[in-house]
Amino acid sequence: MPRTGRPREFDRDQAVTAAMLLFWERGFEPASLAQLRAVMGGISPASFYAAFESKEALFREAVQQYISTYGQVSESFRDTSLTSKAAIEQGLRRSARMQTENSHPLGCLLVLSAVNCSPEQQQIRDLLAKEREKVRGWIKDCIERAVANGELPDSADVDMRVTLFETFLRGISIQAQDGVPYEKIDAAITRLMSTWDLMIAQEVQDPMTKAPYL
Amino acid sequence: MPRTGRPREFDRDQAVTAAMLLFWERGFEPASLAQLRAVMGGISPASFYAAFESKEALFREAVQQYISTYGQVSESFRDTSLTSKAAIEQGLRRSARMQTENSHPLGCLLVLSAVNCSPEQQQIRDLLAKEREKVRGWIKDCIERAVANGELPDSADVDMRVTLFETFLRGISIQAQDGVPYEKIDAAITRLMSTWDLMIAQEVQDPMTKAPYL
DNA sequence: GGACTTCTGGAACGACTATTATATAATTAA
DNA sequence: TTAATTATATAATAGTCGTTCCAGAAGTCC
Repeated sequence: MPRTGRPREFDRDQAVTAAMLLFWERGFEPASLAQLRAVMGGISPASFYAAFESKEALFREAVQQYISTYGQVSESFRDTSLTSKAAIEQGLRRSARMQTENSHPLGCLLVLSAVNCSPEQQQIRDLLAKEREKVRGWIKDCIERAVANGELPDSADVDMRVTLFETFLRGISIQAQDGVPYEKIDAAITRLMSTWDLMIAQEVQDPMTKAPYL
Repeated sequence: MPRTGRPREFDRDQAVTAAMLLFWERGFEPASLAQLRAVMGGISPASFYAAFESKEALFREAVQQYISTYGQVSESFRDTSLTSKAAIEQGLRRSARMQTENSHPLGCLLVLSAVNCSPEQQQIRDLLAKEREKVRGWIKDCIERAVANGELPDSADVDMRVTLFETFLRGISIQAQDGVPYEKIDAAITRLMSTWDLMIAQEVQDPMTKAPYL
């Protein structure tokens, strides 16, 4: 907060929120500076660069804004007051519901906003990949906790389970963007969670049952 | 094929293939015409527009090229010589293997190449959404066939099963792009397929077991 | 040998991209 | 009141975007 000088004429936080929604809807590169400035209150280029270092810096702020609001649904994955199974289930359901709400862009900003990116903006991709990796870590911690406290047997294949739930979670973003309603995804989650208690013997797969690739 | 006039100096099919790979790697918009022309054999703008109507028309050709080659893995979903379960399983495994191969860009072109798209190119998005919808239709047909021939009971929730497998399938694209290796996804598929034979009673979920959203 | 057709390289198009320069307005501190 | 500081509007920067124009080259047809 500057103590001296001409005061800013627009609400900085509000501007970041507006920018976050545009980044969410269009992605990093297709959200042009002119469009961003427009939704941020029609501010001038000079005002923009006085308040934000660059488009990339604004994006980083927007990502943090997303994480601290809509992205909070992922916190369920590390809610240790729940059983591991309940934490995973709640994380999936809350993610699905948030991503299919029509009060904001569909899908997850962390998954969708830099899929199509020039190699020059690899840093943007890395930034989001890092955040997705965090979520994967929480899911992994959650399942490891289940093994540690006996909720799952020692023989449980942790990595396989993490990949199973994470892959489905990522798929929700694509499905949400394609207009699949919450109810459908919710029902699929119920089915997916039924794998949790399957006999451990089934985790040791029979190679003969696997279909070959081409 | 023109019978008269100066002959084309580059291989059109080869050019489409090169363009397809660039679209696959970068997406529709980030793949610039200059870069496309470069990988297409260093052809000039005039040569490009003489052979192709526009960037969009080239993309449509590239999509068809993808479908008729790499995209053939999805044909497993409508292979009626297999049981429905085997068809779904093989479709998932082949998709996962193809999308994680390092001899070409990662993930599925139909899922990833127009995620970040300006509203002006909605037609591009629609084109790909239509192709994804086709795959969903094949999965649905496959499961309906299972019900029709007694492989699954009449009470099986077809829509739920379709969404379950489709959401996982979409997630594979994101996971592949994030560098998750085939083996991990393959193991998760084995687990996912184990839901196939679950007791039908479990499909009628108890609302009390569902976690609320926030 | 024209006439006709198609493809070629190269220059140019207007519209956009993110960013910066310049000058002025509005505030606080001394 | 003056200096220092920060935000503002406006204009301009260099670069890229997809696309088009133009003159010439390289073929086929008569």
